[in-house]
Amino acid sequence: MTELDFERRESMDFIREIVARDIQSGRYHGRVVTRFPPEPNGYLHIGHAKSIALNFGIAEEFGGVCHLRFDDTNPETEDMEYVEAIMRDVRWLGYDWQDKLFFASDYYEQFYQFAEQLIVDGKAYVDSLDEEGIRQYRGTVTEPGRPSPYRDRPIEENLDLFRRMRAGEFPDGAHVLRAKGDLAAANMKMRDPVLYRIRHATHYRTGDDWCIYPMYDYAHPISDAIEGVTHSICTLEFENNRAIYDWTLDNLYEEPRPHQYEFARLNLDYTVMSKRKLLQLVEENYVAGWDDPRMPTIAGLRRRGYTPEGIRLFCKRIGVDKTNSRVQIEVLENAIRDDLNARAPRVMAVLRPLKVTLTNYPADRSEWLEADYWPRDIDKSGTRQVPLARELYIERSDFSQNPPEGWTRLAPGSEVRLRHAYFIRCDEVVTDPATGEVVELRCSYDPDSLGKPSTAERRRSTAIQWVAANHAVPVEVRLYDRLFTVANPDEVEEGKTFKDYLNPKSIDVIDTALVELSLAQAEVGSRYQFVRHGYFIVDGDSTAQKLVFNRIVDLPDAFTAKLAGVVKGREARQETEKQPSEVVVGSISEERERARTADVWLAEKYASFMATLGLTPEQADPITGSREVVAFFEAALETGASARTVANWINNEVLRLFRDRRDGDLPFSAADLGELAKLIDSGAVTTAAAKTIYTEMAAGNGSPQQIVHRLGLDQTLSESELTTLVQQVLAKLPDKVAEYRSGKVSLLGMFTGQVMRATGGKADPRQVQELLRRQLEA
RNA sequence: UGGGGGAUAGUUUAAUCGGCAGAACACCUGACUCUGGAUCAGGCAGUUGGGGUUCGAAUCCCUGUCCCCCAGCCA
Repeated sequence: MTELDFERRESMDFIREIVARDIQSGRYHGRVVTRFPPEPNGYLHIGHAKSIALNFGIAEEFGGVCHLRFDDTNPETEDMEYVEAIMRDVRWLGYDWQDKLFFASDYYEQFYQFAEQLIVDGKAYVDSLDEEGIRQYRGTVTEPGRPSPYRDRPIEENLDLFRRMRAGEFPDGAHVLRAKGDLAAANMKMRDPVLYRIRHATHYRTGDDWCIYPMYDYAHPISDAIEGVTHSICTLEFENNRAIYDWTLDNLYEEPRPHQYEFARLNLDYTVMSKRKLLQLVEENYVAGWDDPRMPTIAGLRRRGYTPEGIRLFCKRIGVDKTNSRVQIEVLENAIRDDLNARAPRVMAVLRPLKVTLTNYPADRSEWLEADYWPRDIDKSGTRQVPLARELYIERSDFSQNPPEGWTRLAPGSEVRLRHAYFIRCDEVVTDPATGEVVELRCSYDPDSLGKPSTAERRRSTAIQWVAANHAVPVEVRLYDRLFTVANPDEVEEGKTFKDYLNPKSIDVIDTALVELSLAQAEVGSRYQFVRHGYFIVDGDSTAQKLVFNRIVDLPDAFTAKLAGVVKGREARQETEKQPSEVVVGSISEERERARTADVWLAEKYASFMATLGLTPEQADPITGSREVVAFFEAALETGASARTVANWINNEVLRLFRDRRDGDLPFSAADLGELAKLIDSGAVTTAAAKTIYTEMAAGNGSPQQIVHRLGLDQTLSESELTTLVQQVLAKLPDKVAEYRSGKVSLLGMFTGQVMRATGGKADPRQVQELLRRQLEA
């Protein structure tokens, strides 16, 4: 069992809910097939990890499979190098596509045949407008497009032209194949989307076999359908494209066919996530390559020392939703720490050494001390020997000439514990006379303090790390920090680019660092915790002469953070003053206002409903937006129901039916609504029961009277029957009753709900609450 | 500006039919500690504004505001 298994998903995200529902309903006969469809034109980054975890995760959880498909429909940017890098990264993250490795380029012939079919069906045509022309004819978001002069070419001519496009008779850009969509569509994507373009380019897999290439919007849905994908999950910016997705498959496939769902892509603070920008950082040498440990690429994170398990844990913690969001970098770092905490052995390293001489330790002596690799709270064991001698090094920052309040490290005249070893006392501070810099500490050690806990007399000290001078291993340590100085580098000031916000201190190379002897033969890729510093990994740049360590992530340091007064993680936060909200009186719709201006009859109704029926403007407005609704309202009143009740029900419930109905009539008549209102007015049914009745009416299940009779809503419960129900409900929830009695009175609503449900809505909630209070306070 | 999507603690998210606003990260207190780490205990903090329906609204109705996406022969 891994750590991941312990973090149980207590609720499903909306996509998993859809998958679960489709399994339940048998839509795909229980099959679940997802896919991760990268284009091989760049390296994968942490944002892709979210998508990979989603797609492969769903497949695993629901007993399905996830395909790895390269969406390679653009010969000009794609390359085998990327294919290999992507496969390596997905595998490294711990996912397995089994034998389901696919390439859209393998479907080229099929795409082509389908395209001919669309032409023959009169659903696609060859357009000979140039790029600029197409743009012109497409219109804008507010103006409809116009048909291209080539839109009505005969089918035979389209077919001929399209075949000659394939045969290579035309130069790039001469013609395109377009879908016959809807030039007036509000969704710009549907204004005759391009399906094929001519590109005389060599494709990294198909070579020069083709000179026409399909567009994403056309190739993607067909690829999904060919592979039998059930749930095609992509990011939010493709929401508009779903219309083409559906258009394509509705024309070429039968249900059950794949369907597309969209979720919000990941944004992380202090980094960028667009392939274009990452490519720029690499090509313009702002970083050392795709796998620079500062990069948010999977390759970069791997080199940095992040673990697949840590990244997966992160993905689980951030969840999946449709809200655009920016995740704080701490969430990622914390997931990595949580993973590393249990798997990285603790060792000692001194990054900025300060020499210490133990004046009472014989110069010719040395000893080997046993040191645990793991702290008490980690359920692992193992030790190594560390050498101690007269001269050693400690961390410069573990000594202070003028210690601040609360200092538990070394200071003149005071003691500190050397981790795994003795207490030492600082007797003398040697400084460089020229600079005043501390160059050496002369200390005495307490030979009796080995393995003994600090006593009451001996003040509590930090156990600091150290290395013996004669056995210290010099290494290079690379400390990494955030790549950018601002949380959102995509948001730039006038005249600047994201590159103006690069953090000049994103890497700090320390070549004076010393590590303990046990690390002398450390292997590339092994991870350690340098006690009190952070987690580190041996980098591939290491040589036989010198090891190189990357800092994966540091350790929180509450003391230093507090001293510095830095409030970590929210230093940029401003106290945003809440604007006093404008008080808007009333809420009259402009649209209906216009309708009444245009139609005096409506305006008169509006006025008279207020004057003679006593409706408020807010009640009168929604029912006087169209003659149809007015007529419905007046017809309902003829039953003798009160205007107020009918108006409220129309406003809150019936208007939705008018809006949503597909065709023809409402499922009930105005007279039915009037009858319902009368039942409410007379107190014959409770409002709770009225809701039930209305729901039945809306479902077309008869008149109010019939429904009341059928459901027995006219029967009333005696007080003693109700009391019994109340007691039963309370008896089932003893914990909640106790909570209520100890002050959590908001539980009354929950109790009420329970009782109301038990009565099937027949009870009066006010009476229920009265009885509940009596019982609860008894 | 037309269309599409979105808004719940500082952040990411949960809340079944309208019925307990819950968690994680961050932050603050304390305990413990041979890591100022980890762990444990406690705390601060929220439904985008206004109005309505209801015994009861994050959820339903009306009306504002803000954010994102779409006018590539990229994906």
